[in-house]
Amino acid sequence: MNLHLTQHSGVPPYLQIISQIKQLIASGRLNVDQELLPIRVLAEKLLINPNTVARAYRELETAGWLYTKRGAGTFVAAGTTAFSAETCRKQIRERVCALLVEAAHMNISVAELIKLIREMGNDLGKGDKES
Amino acid sequence: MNLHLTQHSGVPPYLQIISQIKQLIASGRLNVDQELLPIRVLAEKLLINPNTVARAYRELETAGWLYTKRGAGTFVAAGTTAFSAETCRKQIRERVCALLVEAAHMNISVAELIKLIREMGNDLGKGDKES
DNA sequence: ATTATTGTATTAAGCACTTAATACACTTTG
DNA sequence: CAAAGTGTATTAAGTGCTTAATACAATAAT
Repeated sequence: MNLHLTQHSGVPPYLQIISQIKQLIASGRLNVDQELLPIRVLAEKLLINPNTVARAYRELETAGWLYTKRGAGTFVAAGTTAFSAETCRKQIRERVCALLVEAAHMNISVAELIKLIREMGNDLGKGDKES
Repeated sequence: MNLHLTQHSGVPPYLQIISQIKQLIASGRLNVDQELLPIRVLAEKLLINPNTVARAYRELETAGWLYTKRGAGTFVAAGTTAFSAETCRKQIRERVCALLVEAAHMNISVAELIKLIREMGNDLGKGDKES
């Protein structure tokens, strides 16, 4: 769990935590059922208020990335989303649409985009495991 | 220019305008050098304050989608971005990374993602022209 | 049981985002 | 040159987001 907050990016800390934990999970550097740092511990490491970490954990749980056992800790959930297949498709399609629009404006072809996705998609599964 | 604001989506009007105009341009339904509706006219159509439209136009200009001739109007810019190739790659890579993470969590494979991009990428160029 | 450790809930303060009101400046048109 | 039409700039109000302070509740460890 090596999280790192960027101070002057304009991105709220709780969102930075969320996206970084998502990446850790998706890349396999955090395993299913592995326990995360307790809210207060992570908060101390990051020099922020425990509530901020709590919010990140809570939203990750709502979206199906984590589950919590009160009094025991917070853990990585099995890889299933909390949303319906239909909702997922809709969300993904919206993201892809926006991506295509931006890529087109940057003179990045669909072919290049696909190449990039292939590369990065392969890398995702290759993260080093950590305790 | 058929823009449509969704009221209760939580997305600010100026952002809705921005993304819709980007799509219109990327899909070719708005042509290079074509004049957009004047700020006040679009504002009246959408029942919002002219400043809100002005903000959308301004940000689109900053990002290289539009150009303005003061006193004359606002127009679709040629298809080049306002950012360096390096900055573009970085932005695209970040978007792709986030997309891959979400897709993985939704049990959408890289192959499916690529298929989706191919389909939607083809559709993008096929928008009907409008006056 | 008791204590320590974990997450949860409530409230409020600060701050930034978003929109609106209004006045200004530049171009085009006649 | 005058008038109408265009984008621009400044300021302020409202609202929601974000974080923090603090107290609560459930579980684990002993």
